[in-house]
Amino acid sequence: MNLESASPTGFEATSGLTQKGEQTRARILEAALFLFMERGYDRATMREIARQAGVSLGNAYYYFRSKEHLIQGYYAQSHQDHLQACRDILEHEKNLEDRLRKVLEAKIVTSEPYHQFAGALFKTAADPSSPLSPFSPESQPTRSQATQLMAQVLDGSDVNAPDDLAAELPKLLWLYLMGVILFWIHDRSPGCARTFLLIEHTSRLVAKLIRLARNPLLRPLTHRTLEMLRDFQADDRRLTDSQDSL
Amino acid sequence: MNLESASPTGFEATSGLTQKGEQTRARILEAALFLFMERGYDRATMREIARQAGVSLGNAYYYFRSKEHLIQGYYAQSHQDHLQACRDILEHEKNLEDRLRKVLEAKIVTSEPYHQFAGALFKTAADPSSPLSPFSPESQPTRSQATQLMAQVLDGSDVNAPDDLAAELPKLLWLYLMGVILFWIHDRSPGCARTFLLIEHTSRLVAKLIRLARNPLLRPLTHRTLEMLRDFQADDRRLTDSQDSL
DNA sequence: TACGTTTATTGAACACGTTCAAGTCAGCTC
DNA sequence: GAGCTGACTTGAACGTGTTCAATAAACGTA
Repeated sequence: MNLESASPTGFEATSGLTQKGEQTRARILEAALFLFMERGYDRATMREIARQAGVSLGNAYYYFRSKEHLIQGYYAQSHQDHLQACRDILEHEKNLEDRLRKVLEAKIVTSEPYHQFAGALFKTAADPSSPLSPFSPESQPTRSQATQLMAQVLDGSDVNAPDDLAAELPKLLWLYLMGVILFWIHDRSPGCARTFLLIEHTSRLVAKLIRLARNPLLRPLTHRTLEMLRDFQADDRRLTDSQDSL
Repeated sequence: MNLESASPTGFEATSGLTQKGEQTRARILEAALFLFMERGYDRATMREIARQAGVSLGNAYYYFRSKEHLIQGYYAQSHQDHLQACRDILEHEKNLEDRLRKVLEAKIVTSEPYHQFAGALFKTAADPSSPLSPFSPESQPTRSQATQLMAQVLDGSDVNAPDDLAAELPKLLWLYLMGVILFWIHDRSPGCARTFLLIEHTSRLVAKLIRLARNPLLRPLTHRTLEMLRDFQADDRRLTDSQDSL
């Protein structure tokens, strides 16, 4: 029918729905959040979500391709929250260390409500064939938004990285962010204190490395690393342009 | 019975089984491998595995806690294969870059048969609460074996890292290995060529960084990083020593 | 051998995610 | 209004992983 095309991730689309349809969809999503929060992802069943939303079981599948796609709805929301929060940060902060740290901290803060079922989400997202994987084609829009954010972190800062490095850094910083999130998912410390500790330490480290990149001693290393990255991306395009689309 | 000491991960143990029990267990494992290979992890059902093994459905669950634990059986095997393969490498190779690269390559080579369902395994392993997670207490034996391996890679090499760094490096290299495996899981290129490319590039990079660690310019950076790591581990012990055992 | 205990085995039953053919409803054209 | 079309809704049915109470087999002990 409608579906696909448009909409950041391709399946949480609201386009092509009746007004009534949108309402139903929202009710289901709301019920899902409520139950996920109340008893965790695994113990919230589709039947219960449907019942709570006042619709039939099959109807939930009319709006969401699977149970996992229900999570994606919230994930997209938290992503928007993060982008919003970063606008203020990037406007007022100039120091690279602080920009980086605060952007990462904001990510954790805005993701906090989902921490308890982040494990369940990740369980699916980790599967390379899942559309929820951060590396999947379906996540490409979200991914490029995130790398653009990292580009802004660099651009408005007091550091001027060498051109060749600057071209690749946003992607690298996004990867760094993914690593932090991986840590956060496993973090069971109260208030995720350890994740914040990690951010405090590593953001400084990363910023320092970027500043050092111009240093002659490190230049060959940087150069070689960048060459490798470009290699990989060329290879990537070659592979994805061929028939093997998924 | 036999089996190397106490079974790496603690739940695929053969200990406490009758001779007949071991045979049954082996038959189930064999049938599972066959069907996983033939039609992939998802399409191989427990009923079919049981039938192929000539046992009842319930019986399979007597020997394996879940379908995923069936995979773990093979993974443990590949771990032993890797350790074996590394013995030769570490005996004949002295150059750090080569030692590191070859050990990593051996890991990929020995894991190759499991690549197609590595995604499925990882789906569970990614969940922090799963015993299959590489960070879980249950995996501790395997983990420490792997870090010991990394210590050997360093010890027998032509590089002498500063003491404070040398103390932490094995763990860091293990983490690096985990990263490579994460990449491998997502690698869909023929023969996992991209993973080998990654290893070739990054192993050189990592080795170069270790060599550079003595340099005065990087010394403060190294120092600060190590301090951070020690902080984290102290914090870790503090948290795990308390009541929160899982 | 007889008995009790542990180990091994069974298959029915359960709960869940997912599918689907069949229905209902809303808006449109004639 | 009658009829058509397509969005929406339903719940039974399917296939799956997993559990469990019951049974059988093996083993030790008197």
